[in-house]
Amino acid sequence: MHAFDVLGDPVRRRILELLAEGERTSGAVTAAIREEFAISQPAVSQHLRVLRESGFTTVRAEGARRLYTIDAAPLREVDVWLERFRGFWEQRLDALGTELARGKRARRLHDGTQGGGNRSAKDRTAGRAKEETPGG
Amino acid sequence: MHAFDVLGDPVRRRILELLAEGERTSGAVTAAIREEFAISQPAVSQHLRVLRESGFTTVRAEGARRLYTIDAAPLREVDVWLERFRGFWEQRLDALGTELARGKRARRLHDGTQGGGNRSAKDRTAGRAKEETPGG
DNA sequence: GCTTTGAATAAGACTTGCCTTATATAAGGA
DNA sequence: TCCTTATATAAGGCAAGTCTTATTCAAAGC
Repeated sequence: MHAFDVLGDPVRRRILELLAEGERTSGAVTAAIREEFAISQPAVSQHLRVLRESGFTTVRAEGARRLYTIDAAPLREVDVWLERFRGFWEQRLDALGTELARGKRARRLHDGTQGGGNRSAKDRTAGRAKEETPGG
Repeated sequence: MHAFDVLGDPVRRRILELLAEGERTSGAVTAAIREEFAISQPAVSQHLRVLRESGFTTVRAEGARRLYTIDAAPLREVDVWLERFRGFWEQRLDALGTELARGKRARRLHDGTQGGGNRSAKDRTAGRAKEETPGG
């Protein structure tokens, strides 16, 4: 199962959010999930299995308990895939770094700087921009 | 359809990669995809529809042609969701920025600095670290 | 006007994923 | 030992997604 398929399920996304806060037992995860989604314990267990088998989590036993920990490797893959699109909403993050994209776009509307996507169809009539690749 | 569901399909991911390079006609996308996946024209068209209806692309007509352009908004949502996990593989990106996580992890193994995930089960016996949240 | 090209839609088969109930397995405690 | 708790697995039903072929619709070109 591909990382994106795994993340396609809202229950699994929620589980990962929980695990992002720290290691949790299967029981704790199940309890939290069941409050939000009203599904059975086996259903949660099956989601945990998917996460396990696709590498999003690792498990260790402590008595009868199973302690789930996040393993970020697949999430990182997703992040890597996303990288090629980031230029569409982020101006290149140079030395300084973290200016809000929202602010940047607003500024672009004044000075006309090309920063990536979100150009409306109309804009094309105004220039010879045929290709639209990010991070130019 | 949720953004992650849309990205769950490899054909759609490929289409987005193509569109990331610039606007493409439906025909151009179809040709490229059919070389890689061996599916029919309607199949590609249906994927384009999904991308359209879920906001990943916008279309404009030029004669009989349909020109597809990427709309990064949903990708950005995905990126935002991923943000909470980024601390697991990135040391906080301060002023300087882009040190490879690989290098950082290696260093951590020496000085014991807490930087996020990927701590092995054994490590737990060495300290009172009960919670494991990124970006601490 | 007719035919061809570009692209979308329709209908139906097939597959896959998710959930449920029932059950298994193993640890903990009386 | 027996019962309970913690968790996982099994089997089957149902829903949703993706593919295919057939068809529609609109623009282009002769």
